[in-house]
Amino acid sequence: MAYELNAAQKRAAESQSRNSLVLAGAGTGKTSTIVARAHHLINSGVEPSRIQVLTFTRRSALDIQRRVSNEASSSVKKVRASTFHAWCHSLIRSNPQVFGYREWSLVDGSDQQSLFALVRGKRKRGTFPTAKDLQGAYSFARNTRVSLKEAVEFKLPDFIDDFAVIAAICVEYQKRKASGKYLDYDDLLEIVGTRLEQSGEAKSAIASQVDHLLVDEAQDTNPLQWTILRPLVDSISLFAVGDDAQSIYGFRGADFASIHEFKDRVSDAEVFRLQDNYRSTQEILDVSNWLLAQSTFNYDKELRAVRGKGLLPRYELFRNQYDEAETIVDEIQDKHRPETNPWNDNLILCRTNYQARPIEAELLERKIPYQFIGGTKLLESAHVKDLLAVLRVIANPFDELGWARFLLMYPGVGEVRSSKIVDSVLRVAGKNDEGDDIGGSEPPEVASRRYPLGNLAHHPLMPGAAVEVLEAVWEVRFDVAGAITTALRHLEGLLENRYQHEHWDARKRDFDSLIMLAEGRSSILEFVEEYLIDPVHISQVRPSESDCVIISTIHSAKGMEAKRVFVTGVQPGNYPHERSVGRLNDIEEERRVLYVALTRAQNELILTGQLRSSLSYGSINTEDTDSKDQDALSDASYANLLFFLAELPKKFVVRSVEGYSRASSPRSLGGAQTKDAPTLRLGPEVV
DNA sequence: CCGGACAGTTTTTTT
DNA sequence: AACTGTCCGG
Repeated sequence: MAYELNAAQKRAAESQSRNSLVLAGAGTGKTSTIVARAHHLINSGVEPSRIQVLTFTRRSALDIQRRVSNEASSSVKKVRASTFHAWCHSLIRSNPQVFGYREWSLVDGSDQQSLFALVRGKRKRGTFPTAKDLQGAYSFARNTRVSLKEAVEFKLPDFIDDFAVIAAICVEYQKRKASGKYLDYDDLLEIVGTRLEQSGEAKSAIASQVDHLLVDEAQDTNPLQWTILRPLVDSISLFAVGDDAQSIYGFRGADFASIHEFKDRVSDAEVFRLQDNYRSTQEILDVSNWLLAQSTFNYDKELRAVRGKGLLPRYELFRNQYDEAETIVDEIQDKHRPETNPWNDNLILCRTNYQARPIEAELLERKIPYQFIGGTKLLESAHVKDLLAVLRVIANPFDELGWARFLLMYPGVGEVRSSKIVDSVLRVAGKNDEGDDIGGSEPPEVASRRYPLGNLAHHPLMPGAAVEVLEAVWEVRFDVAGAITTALRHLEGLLENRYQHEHWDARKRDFDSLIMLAEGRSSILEFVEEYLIDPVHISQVRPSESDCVIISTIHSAKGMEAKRVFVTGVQPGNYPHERSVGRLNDIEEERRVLYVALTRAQNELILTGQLRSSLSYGSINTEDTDSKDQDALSDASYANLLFFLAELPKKFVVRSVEGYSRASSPRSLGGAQTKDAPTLRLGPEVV
């Protein structure tokens, strides 16, 4: 945004108070104010390296870093912006003696899930929480700092009778986590928080590096993150920016009301408010304001557009997701002009990752460059995980999950045989490692030197080929790209066989990307960790043009903006998501999700949805309710819970149904039957 | 015990 | 598309 700070922004950015809270609505210049604050501090003599910006998503970290770097003065570039997790990660890695963790591997969510699955055993689905549920409840307990019991009551009320078993599984999970020398994402925060509570040493270690913390999206700070911030407040000055109406991370333990407690937690904080919206036209804000006003909660927000009037938002309904995708891409393609209407004027927002698929397919087919934020990450894809399993066990011989993944690739090795081998491997590794607990004092290389290769080869069940790979990769372990190449050379046949019917060519290209990324790296652990903390998306790795259409989940889109924004899947069952129905707080969070989506748009806002969805669209809007189970829906306010826009006044949007026909490009992904009707019906019969 | 084949289900959101 | 559950032959 190229505008000067307004008076309110300037006051906040130049605050003389030790601690400040800036309450800033959507589009009121939150990020600009943070960047300006950094600028102001530097101009007042603060070392840039002593300013740390903390964000929630990597996207905003990147965004702030980018905007800071655009500043003319090179000193500003030394300001660091990272996520809470990335910051804690670097603290733990760079101060092993303070935090007490030396040898460990970071594991991502899917590894956590696999470990839970292992511990959970073969209980039937439906009779016991899934591995994912267990991980969710466990993580929720840690992030909100409530007991496991409370978390299970809240997240898995149906399984509260099984609490004793669930608790035992979580204990076992922690045990396995310790013996695998794993730290999960929550550990990163918890270790820093716990050390800060326990010892002044941690506090002074951090204070010796940082004087100013600038916290973005403070409404999403969860209790675990507060355990990090709170002890620091007396030695570090805190500048927090947030908006309660944009709190959408409740599932991760954030409480949107907590921003109101900021003054209690940080008693001397000065509060600033930013209300003028510079991003959008008034019509876009009208819909957004209406949405919030419908809530039973009082957000007390009424965004005003400094820019004034513009186009009326559109709301278009289609027969299915393919028509929806096709029409969106049609419009993007039609309006594209390299100089004046670049691809990146377009932002397509989806509620969930998988809802982006048809759009991705359509863009791919027409060879329109795009970037999918929040899509599958390279290191999360199955084939990459398979290949990296070799490197994982080289870097950390205690890595149970890595061993299992590696061994299962071999024909003839299944669950039973793999776990037999893993058991004895871990025993051998443990013997070589006696007395060297996590937090021991030896540097990581020592453990590497003891890698129990000799014993492995003698295991009767170990496939001979597996030993060969390990030995070959072991030789080149300090050249990560070389290690991956070596592993691939040995395993390509196996992988090709396994994935031959599942886009093998695309997967093969991912390996090339991976090797490219690893070029010049000398530490496997560092390489893997860097990309777990700051992952590269598959669509990013390909030599992508800088100008491209952006697809994003709404959660990943916080802080983003674009001239033209499409919000997809705007239909009952999605907003609010059907899984949240029944829990008022969750529904309210869903409202805020939609609010965040709407307020991304600068000039054009297009809402799209499908007529057919799991919840019948008509039953909500038509007066003649036909089925008996609709009794509960007769109440208008309940209908509103099922679809936020059910009662959207007509004046706010231009509506159309079934899209519009286009003379050109009669292509369809969804089958031939979808494109014959050139109907454009504007009217009151829908919505 | 392993793996292939098949059918059915199931997808919130992020670090 | 990926994961689960089940059955069966080697």
